[in-house]
Amino acid sequence: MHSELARDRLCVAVDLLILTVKDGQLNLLLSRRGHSPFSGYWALPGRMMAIDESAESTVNKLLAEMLPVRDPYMEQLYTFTQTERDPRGRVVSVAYLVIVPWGRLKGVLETAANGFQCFWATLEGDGLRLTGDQAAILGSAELAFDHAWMIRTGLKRLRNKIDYTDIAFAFLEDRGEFSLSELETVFEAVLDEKLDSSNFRRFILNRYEKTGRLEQTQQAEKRGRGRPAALYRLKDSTGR
Amino acid sequence: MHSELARDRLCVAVDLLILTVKDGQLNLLLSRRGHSPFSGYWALPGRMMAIDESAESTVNKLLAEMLPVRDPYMEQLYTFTQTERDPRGRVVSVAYLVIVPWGRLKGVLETAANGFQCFWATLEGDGLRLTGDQAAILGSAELAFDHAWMIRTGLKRLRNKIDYTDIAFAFLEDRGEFSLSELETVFEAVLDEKLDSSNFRRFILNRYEKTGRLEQTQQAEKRGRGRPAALYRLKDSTGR
DNA sequence: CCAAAAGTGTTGGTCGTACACCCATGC
DNA sequence: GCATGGGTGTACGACCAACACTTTTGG
Repeated sequence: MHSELARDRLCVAVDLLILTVKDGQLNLLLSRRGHSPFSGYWALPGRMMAIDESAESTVNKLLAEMLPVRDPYMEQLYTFTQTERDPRGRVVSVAYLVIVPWGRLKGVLETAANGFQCFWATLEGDGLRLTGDQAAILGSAELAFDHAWMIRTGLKRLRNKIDYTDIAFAFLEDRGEFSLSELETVFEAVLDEKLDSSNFRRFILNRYEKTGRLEQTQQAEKRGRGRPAALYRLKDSTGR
Repeated sequence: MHSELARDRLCVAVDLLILTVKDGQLNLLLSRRGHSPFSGYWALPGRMMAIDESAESTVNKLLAEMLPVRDPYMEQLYTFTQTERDPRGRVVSVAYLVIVPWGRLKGVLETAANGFQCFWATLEGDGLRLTGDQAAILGSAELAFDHAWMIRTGLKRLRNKIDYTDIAFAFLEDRGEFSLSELETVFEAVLDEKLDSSNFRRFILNRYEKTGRLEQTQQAEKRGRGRPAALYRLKDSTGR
């Protein structure tokens, strides 16, 4: 992409934490770097910001090149400004959190879209697990730049915000129907702990149904085994 | 300061929301701009980031020029990247929240330290009130750049964080003793609402005393009229 | 000068809500 | 086996009341 950076100039980049929940686990999109610096390391997808762009438009441009999703949830995470964070020169990076529903991505996951060699890594404790022919467990040492720090920062933010914002709904099919169990799965994947279904149900219904933002669409659609779940839909879901 | 900006270059600046609690009210430090653009408007103190500085060191440099405080609490707030935010050229601004204890600043408030014409503005609802010979009430229209937006963003963040972090203690004299009423005053100033003293006391004592982070130093020091208050001290106060 | 009033700090109670943990029932 | 609902106990905030200790006021 950008082969050389002028050393006397300051650049601004955006880096993306693209997250989804897949098979009950939180996944993060990583790309393998094919050139210096950090060749062979894993990195968050990123891109330099052009002088006539805002960070948001840069993020949108990058997303459009990578993923077949329209308008995913995104929020600015943090800006990283350590002087030595990029050996090529002075690069300030604005990190963004992006959440995409897994349902929209099936099949597209391991394709190297437009030259990006991207793979989903499963978050496991402090590390990241890659499966398939790239199978490996990645620690901070395998990640380029300060991206391990970005990931930690993003996870903290996500785990913190999930229980006082609508951010969890961004993992579900937009505008689609969902059961409370599916929503619970998202919470459990993000928080990395099992929740009490009974309390979870009360929590959600108290929080949303009384304000009219959550409406039940149909009774009992059967998916898989067990008692069919009631389906709900959220109105005005923006993730807040 | 910086007379001209090259139009083909991207610059990064830091802007500061310096907050304190004074006489039971939340106050913000503003400077009056004496040159174009936005001459005569009010603005947050700010400074361009040099190529060999991190944002944090830029903030520290600016603070050192303005205020006689050592190591105040600070946290990165948000990065503003709209392309048209500065008519001089392309400037991305990283805003920081800075909290200083009023006790350390008495007398220094209205001095134009090192050429900065700075004044404390009291936050009142959506606006800012200046007193003294600069007396005025400032709305968004009197603020330069996108600083009104920055202030709204900072207030939201502060009000949100005050009840799940230690940020309130940053308004008190560091390492000093304080009464629970003084702490309650900080909460009330930040949240802009009266709290129930009984519940507030229980909230604080439960939260801190049981973990051993809050210790009572002396019984009953008399300050003003009314029953003398017990004094406390927080160990490891960092604001988290 | 002394007693009452007013102001501030401190402690306690009740009530309703919300969650943790556990158990029961429906499909 | 999974979805749903109900109970009990605990923690906390809203709201209220009382008491402790001080300064101020007024006779």
